[in-house]
Amino acid sequence: MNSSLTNLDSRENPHVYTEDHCSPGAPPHVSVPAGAPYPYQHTIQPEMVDPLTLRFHCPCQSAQCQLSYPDYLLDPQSSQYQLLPGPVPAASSSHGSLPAPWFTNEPVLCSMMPGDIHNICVPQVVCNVSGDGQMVLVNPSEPVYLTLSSAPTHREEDVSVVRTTRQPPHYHQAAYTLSGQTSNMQPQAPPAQTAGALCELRSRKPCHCTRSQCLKLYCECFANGLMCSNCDCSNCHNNAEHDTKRLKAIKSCLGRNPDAFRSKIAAGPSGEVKGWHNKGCHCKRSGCLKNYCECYEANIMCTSSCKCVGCRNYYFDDSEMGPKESSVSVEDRGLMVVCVCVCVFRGSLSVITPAVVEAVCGCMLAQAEGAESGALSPPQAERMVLVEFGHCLSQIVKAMFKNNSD
DNA sequence: GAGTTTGAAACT
DNA sequence: CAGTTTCAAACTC
Repeated sequence: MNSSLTNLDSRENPHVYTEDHCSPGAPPHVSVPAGAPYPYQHTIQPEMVDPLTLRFHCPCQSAQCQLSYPDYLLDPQSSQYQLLPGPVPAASSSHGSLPAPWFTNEPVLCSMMPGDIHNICVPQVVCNVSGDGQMVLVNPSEPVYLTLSSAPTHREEDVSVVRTTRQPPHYHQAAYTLSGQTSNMQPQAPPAQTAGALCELRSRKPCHCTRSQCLKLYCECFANGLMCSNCDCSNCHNNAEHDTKRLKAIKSCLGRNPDAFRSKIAAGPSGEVKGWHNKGCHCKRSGCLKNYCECYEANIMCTSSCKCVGCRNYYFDDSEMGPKESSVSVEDRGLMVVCVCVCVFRGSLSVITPAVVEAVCGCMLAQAEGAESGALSPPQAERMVLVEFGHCLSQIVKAMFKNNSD
C-alpha cells in the first residue's frame, strides 16, 4: 500500500503553510525554551482557529497561517486507504460520511505502514512553523508534537511523538470506510513512539470475548478498530494471523452500518470528549444511571435522540446539577409540552400561551444547562437547544393538527 | 469467581 | 422495521 507520510515539504505541498517569520526572536508572549534550536515549534490552540476559515493567528504576530492537515487522510473514494495531500474540507465534507475531522474530533485512520491492520489516529492539524519541515500537529483536544524530517518523502520512522496526552478509550474508534476492496481496509500500526503508537495508547482494556471470535462489534477491541492484545478472549481471530477473516468481518460490519466504526459520541468543544450520543441509547431498566447506558458511560446526558425509558440521566432544573430523582424521560418532556399545548388549546386560548412558552423554554433551558455543564462549545450548545426547540415546535404543531382534526 | 442483569449488536 | 436472539460488559452476591 502506498501509504507513507509523504509530501510534507511545503515546496511540494502548497497547502502546508510555511512560516519563515517564526524566527528565534519571537514576540514576548510566545514561549520558546531557552536555547531552543531554530526553527522552534509552537502550538496552535483550537480556540485560536476560526472554524469557518480554518485560519488562525500565529503566535508570531505575523500574517495568518493557513491550517493544513497531515497527509494521512482517508480517501473514501479511493480503492484503498491512501494519503491525501492538501487541506481538508471545512465544516462539511464531500466525502460521504466522512466528516471534517476538525469539527468532529473523530479519529481518522492514519496510513503509514502497509500490511498492518490495527491502529488509528485522531485527526490533527498541521502548521509548518518553519521552512524546513519542523511541524506542529494540533488536535483540537490534545496537542501532539511531532517532528518530521524535511526529506521530501517521510517514512514513518521520521515521525516521533514528543509528547502526547491520553483520553478515555470509549471515544476512540476506528474510521474504517467501505472502500470497495476489502483487502485495503487496513489501519496502520507503526512501531512504538510513532503517531501510531499514540493510537496504541488508547483503548487497551482487555476484552473477554468467548464466542464472537472478537470479530463482531460485541468485542470492544474490534469495535475500537484494534487488534486484541493481552486480552482474555478465547478463540480470538482479531489478530494478524487472521487477517483475511478480520478484514472480511470489518467489511461485513461496514456493510450493515457504514458508520459502525465511527465514534458514537459527538465531540464537545475544542475536541473535548463530552457531547452527545449520535444514535441515543435505548435503556429500559437502568434509568440510564449505570454503565450499561452508553450515554452514562460516556459521561454525557441523554438527549431527545435517546429512546430510553425512565431516563434519569439529564439535568432538569437549575437548582440541581446532576441526575434528578424523576421518572420523566427526555422524550416525555416533549410530551409535557404537548399536554400543556392541548390543554390550553382546548381552553379556547391561543396555542402559544405563556404556559406553552414556559414549557418550551423549560425544555430549551434544560438543554442549554446540560450543554453548559457538559462544557459544550457555543455552536454545539446552540445546536442542542435548537434541536430541542424544533422538537417542541413539532409537538406543538402536531397538537394543533390533532386538535383541529378532533 | 460465579451467577445475574443489562442493553447493544446481530439476526430473522 | 419490529421482534427475537446472541453476546459481552456491568453488576451483584
